[in-house]
Amino acid sequence: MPERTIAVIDGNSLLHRAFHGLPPTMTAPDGRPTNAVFGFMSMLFKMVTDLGPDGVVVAFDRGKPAFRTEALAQYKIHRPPTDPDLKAQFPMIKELLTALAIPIVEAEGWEGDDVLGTLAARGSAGGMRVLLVTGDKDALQLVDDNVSVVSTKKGITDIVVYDRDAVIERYGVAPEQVADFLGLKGDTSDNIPGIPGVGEKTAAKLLQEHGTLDEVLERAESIPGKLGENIRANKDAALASRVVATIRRDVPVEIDLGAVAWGSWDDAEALSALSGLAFTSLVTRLRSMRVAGGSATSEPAAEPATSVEIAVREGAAAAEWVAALAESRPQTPVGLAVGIGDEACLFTEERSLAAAHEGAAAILRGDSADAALAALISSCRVSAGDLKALLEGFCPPGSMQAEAASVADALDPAAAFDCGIAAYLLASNRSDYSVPTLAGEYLGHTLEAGDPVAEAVAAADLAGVLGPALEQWGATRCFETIEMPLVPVLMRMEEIGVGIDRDVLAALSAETHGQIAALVAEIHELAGFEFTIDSPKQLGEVLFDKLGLPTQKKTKTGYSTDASVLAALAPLHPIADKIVAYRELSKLTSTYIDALPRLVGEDGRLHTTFNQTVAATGRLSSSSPNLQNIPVRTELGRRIRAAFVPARAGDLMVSADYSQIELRILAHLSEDAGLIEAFTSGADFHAATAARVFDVAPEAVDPDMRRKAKAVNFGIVYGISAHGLGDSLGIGYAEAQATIDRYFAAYPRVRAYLDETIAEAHRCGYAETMFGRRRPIPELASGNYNLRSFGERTAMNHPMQGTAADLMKLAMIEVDRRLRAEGFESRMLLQVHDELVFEAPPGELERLTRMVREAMAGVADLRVPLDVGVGAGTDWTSAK
DNA sequence: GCACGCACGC
DNA sequence: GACGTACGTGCGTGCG
Repeated sequence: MPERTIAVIDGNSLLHRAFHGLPPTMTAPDGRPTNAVFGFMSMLFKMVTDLGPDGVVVAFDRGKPAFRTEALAQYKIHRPPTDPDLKAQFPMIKELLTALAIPIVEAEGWEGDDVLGTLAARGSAGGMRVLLVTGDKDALQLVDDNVSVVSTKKGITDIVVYDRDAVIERYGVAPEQVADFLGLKGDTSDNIPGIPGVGEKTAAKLLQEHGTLDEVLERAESIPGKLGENIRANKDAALASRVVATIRRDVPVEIDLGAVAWGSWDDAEALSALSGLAFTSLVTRLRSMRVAGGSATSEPAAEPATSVEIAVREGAAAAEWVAALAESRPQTPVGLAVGIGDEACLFTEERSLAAAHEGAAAILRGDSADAALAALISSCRVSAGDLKALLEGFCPPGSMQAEAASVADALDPAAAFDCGIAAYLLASNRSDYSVPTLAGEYLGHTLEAGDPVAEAVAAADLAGVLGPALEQWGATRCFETIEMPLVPVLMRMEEIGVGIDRDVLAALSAETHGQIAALVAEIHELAGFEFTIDSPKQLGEVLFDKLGLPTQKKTKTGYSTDASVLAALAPLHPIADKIVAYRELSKLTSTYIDALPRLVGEDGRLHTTFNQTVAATGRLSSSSPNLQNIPVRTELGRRIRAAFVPARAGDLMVSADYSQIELRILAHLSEDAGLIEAFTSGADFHAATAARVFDVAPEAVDPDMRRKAKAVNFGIVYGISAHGLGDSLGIGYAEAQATIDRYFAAYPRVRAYLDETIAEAHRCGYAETMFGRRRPIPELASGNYNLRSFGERTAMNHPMQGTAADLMKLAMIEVDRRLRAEGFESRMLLQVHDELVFEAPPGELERLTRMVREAMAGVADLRVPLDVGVGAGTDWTSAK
């Protein structure tokens, strides 16, 4: 028989906090203010959800005991009268508590604290655990092995639990010293004087030194200075203050704590009381708790219409995750909603949690929740706003790796519905895929911010709306064969992480900080004075005002100092090159060399987050940290990459990348014979392009021709403009336009294809990939030339970049499948748009290389082959 | 806390 | 005549 836990709430304290913590705008249908009552109930529900007490009791003040005013006449005399709006809510909360069958304890002539102290002593003596819920710090003196104080932090929903250690950590004194502590420092809000000049820190220090107030007073002679003087002069005040601050534990109250049980209310009565005050979100929360509360002791019903399980787990950090999953009889679909956030709920299609809880089986806490979660998600339909984030919330990186993997393994993409991803496929150009926003747009609901119950309900509803919308939009295939199957693949990659050699970065850091210091000195010397080089504003003043260098281009706020400007200034003044060097060093140092080691987890590895709904083209993005922009271009960049190493000594880093995948897709889509030939001839692709564009024999292509051809190829992929090409090649607009014309003359079907793509996009308002991933392009309808041109470049670019993203995602799904099916020890770690990074035991290298090549190249059958380059080495640099 | 300029990747 | 090569993430400054 587990220990019983009883929560005893200081009703006055909690109602006061709620009243002052919430805006006074909330009212019942009849106009009475309800903010304090609502806040009180929210805190109560939160506390019950988080801490799961078996019973709850609420104590209210009934005056103040004579012994305190006798000891200290001024005790609490300056308290302003209670706000009438708050006063009116006392009867309301008492009615509500009665409707919830929560006992109310009051003792005439005693304060709430004393009732708390009495019940704590009684519960503790009866072998129970007692949670004292109050904002009053005096109550910390009641903490012992069986008694904890639960206090609200900032806001009204954050709660903090003080056990003995937490009291010591926070105040520097033990619970049994708290009364002495208050006697010394006093309490202005209660008008308790204490010793003048003694605050929290001094009081704690004195008690750490002397143990008790009595000892402090006895040894007052030996305490030097003003402090000792004050103590000697105020002994009586300190003793009186302690009397007042001491909580009594012998108040005559009549209640049998053993009989108090949470959840013993009458449903109809409780719901009508909450509904009567228009607390709709609390109604939903009450229902979900009813299930949880009722399930702890009840037996599962035989052959339930619906079985429900709840998994609860305390998060590693501040967040606490709760998920609920519901399952119907086989073949009967039910809406399944999973909430993310501080708490969550469960939910069935028929909206009837009363029915659901009949079959409730268990509350699972702690470690077993992971296994339960894995079991549940493998057999349930799951809908959520962001499934990957939700499931990872249960299994943060580094914790319980086996269970985390099993959660990803258990997730059946065919039975899962991620609302964010669905909405992303319907319109990838939006920035907000949160459930409240989607609910507003697709369901016409306004959700209360941060209400996980409502969000989970909405997630289930959204699945019902977004599913058919995907169908109508032609995006079901993309959703079912690409995006959802990718979710567990990304989960595994994020969980595994990538190894970092911190020694390599530490050595680099020492080196670059020295070089930066030297460059700073040189730059200041050249400028003639010190300034903040990192500030473009100050740098601009130095370059253009002080040194009189010619301005190049403007930004919104002043003159540009970017790399192209500095390149133009380089022949005119030596400071320009120094600044370029400084920028590279400080950028790489602050963003990578010094930042990455701080992000390494307890497992010594870096765990990124792959975002599936950010890039409008369908690409993934990576953040916290972004591992898709690790430097590679410069020597220093390559040395940073060299810090990315396998987890296990002796293993290899393996990099596999698609070569020219976007242009190969263009060759396929345009069916241009010349472009196809350029890829199938086996010659250097850019050189082959140069030969065609400049109409010379392949062997006559010089490096400058190849450079130009490469720039045009690059421009084609990104939606070319003559100005952009001119800039990148350092040639004029006319020459750039002429080069583009020659390119299109060499590949006539490419021009035709791109023209058709733009025309089609103008007709439909969107562009799409080979796999039906559509991107709306509202800019095409703009009257603004620039906006419209942007839209046209987007229309050209999307099918290439988006299809490349589709192919890479399909390849990742296949590679992941084969890694597991074929018993590889090798693991896929990162994706960088056209590159996959693995770590592998040397013995598997050959087999892995063959498999990855097959999977990546074989993902689609195009008119040109998909070329995959694979390399291996001891680190990421040497793997390429 | 936010906007901006700048710079890294593909 | 302008605009400026797609898509991202993150750092430091400066303002409020």
